[in-house]
Amino acid sequence: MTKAHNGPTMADVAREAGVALGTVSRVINGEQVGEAYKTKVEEAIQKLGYRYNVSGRALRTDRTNTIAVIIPNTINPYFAALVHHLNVALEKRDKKMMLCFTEYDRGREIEFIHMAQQNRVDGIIALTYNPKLTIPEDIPFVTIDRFFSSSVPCIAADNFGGGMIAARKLKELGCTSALFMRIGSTLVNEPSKRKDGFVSGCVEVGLPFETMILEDGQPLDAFDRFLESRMKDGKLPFDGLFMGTDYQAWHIIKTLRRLGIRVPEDVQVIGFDGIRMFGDQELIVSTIVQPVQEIAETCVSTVLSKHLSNVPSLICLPVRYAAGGTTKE
Amino acid sequence: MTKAHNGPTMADVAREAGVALGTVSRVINGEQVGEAYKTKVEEAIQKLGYRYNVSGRALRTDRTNTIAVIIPNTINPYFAALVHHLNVALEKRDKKMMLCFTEYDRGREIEFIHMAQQNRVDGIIALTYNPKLTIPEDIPFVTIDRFFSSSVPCIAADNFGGGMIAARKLKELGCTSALFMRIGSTLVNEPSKRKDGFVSGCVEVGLPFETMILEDGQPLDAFDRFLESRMKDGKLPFDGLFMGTDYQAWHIIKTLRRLGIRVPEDVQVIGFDGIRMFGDQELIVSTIVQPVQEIAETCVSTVLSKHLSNVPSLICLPVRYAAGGTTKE
DNA sequence: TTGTGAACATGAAACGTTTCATGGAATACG
DNA sequence: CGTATTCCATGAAACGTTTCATGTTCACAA
Repeated sequence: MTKAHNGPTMADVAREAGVALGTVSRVINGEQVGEAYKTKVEEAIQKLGYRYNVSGRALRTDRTNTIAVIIPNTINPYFAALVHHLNVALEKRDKKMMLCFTEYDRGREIEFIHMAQQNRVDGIIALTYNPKLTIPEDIPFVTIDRFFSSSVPCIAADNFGGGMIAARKLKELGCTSALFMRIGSTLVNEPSKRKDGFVSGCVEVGLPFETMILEDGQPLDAFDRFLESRMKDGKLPFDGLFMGTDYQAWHIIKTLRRLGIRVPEDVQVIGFDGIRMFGDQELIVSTIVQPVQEIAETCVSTVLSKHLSNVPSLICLPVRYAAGGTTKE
Repeated sequence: MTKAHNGPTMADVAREAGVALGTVSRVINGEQVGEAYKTKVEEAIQKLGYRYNVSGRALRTDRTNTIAVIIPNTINPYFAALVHHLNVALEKRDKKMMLCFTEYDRGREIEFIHMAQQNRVDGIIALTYNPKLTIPEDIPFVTIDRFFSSSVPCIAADNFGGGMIAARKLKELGCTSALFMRIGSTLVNEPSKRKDGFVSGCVEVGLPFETMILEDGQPLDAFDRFLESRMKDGKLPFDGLFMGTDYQAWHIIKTLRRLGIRVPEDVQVIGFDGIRMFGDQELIVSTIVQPVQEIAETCVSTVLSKHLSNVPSLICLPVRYAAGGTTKE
């Protein structure tokens, strides 16, 4: 099946305008062109209904003005916000975004990197879950929340600091015993520092604590069974709960209520991420808010920076606590 | 600045393998090739670390295996779900998705269509808010929820039917008077039929009703002022409320509670869309659930179908009611 | 008048694929 | 053994841009 190419090309425009091909190119790219030529070309473009062809340029220049963004999905509002702000930051710089959803599938993560290479993207921003991921060296690569090597810049929230803030907050609110729970790999994973920060914070303020970490991929209801096993006389042996993410916090609050525990009266809960319903309503839980916009902006400016080698290999951005009704102020 | 093209090409692979260029192409595309040649080529690819270049093909074939998806954003979970399912449906067919966020900006909607044309996408799926949008004729175009002309297929939920279901449900639950409120254009807008269906349903079951429709772009708190104006002695003159979207329902429930009205005890509320937190938790409000996955699947199969002209110009997919705690069963 | 530069248009050669008309070798058939 | 037929590899010509080395024109100074 031969595809009949149709539509006028730059050559047609040039012929119509009575100028050289290169002149048309320079008009289109806004380069220095004599006024008379410029108008002739523009008229010809109008008349013929010429439409620029991106593939031609991409082939010739080997650049696409496109950045690949690799992310699990857009179902989790935190990811949705991230994608949103990445898109804003890229658009501001006249870059296009090629979006790849991995659904947490490691094979797909690798596949998408190949695809990005085949498309000759100008850079990759990735939030992945494969600790052994091979990062291509010949293309600017930036990760979110994952540290691979000092030659691959990683942008993350200050997870450690966030953990500390949560501990201090629980103490301040009068908690006498705390629990931290989280699902997530402890490998290349910056967010795993939430625990370290929380532990430090608890030690600092003298708050007794325990922690429970599950490996990536475990179902949420593993939390439920743990909670049930800790119940005694309809009570839990802690009154402060710090969860690894807002998603997990949201889940656990429903579990607590199902078990007859009141939130925040019996147990105060803090999450992590700063998820808002519809992006503009109140927080769904009290939480450590990630600076999503700054993270996105930093990812973009880093991946586009000319000299990736001069960039820090880990950039941590400040977080803050915000009340969302699951802690009693 | 001349870009130094680097990396091996098909020609290099051909030379290395001692075969013709065309043969390499056929190996890569999985066409009929003699076994001996095939292995020679594959070895050469391995050895050279050859990487396919998508731009070359796009230029030559004038096709990109890419479908543009134009949508306001990914912040509203309904859109997020749509994008998710569109991506699944496209990936199933080995198509790529080029995602464009308009943020409800009409200029951007037009701009993105241009961009899609310049990228020679194989089709466009769009959920837009510009009633005067000019649809390109030379490229398969499918809309979600917007009817432009009989030559542009529109995929939508059965909005009319959904309205009827809502009316019947409120009646069934014992409501004696109902209100429908919605923000959204009444022009090319399929969702505006939610009102028509609701009206029909109320007439059918003998439920007194009133409606209040605001034009696109109005702020949500216009609803609040309306409600306040209808309050008398701390009570509202209706006990059933059907909202145009879950987003609007979510907002209004907070307003009602702020006004001292209990939901669902005093007023039963039903929304439209079927939004779930994190895509997998319970519904945020009682609602008419849109068949997002079917909508996405239908969009994709329609836009890719060879003969768009044989396709119906409006495809309505069935909805269903689902309880989410804001109606008292 | 001639010489010098600046400014800018020209023409052709890439870029990395796909595709198509040729043609050669092998197989099948009479 | 001769002829048809099938199967595949080959080589070259596109596809629509950008870019670069050459030309051309024009203005101005000497």
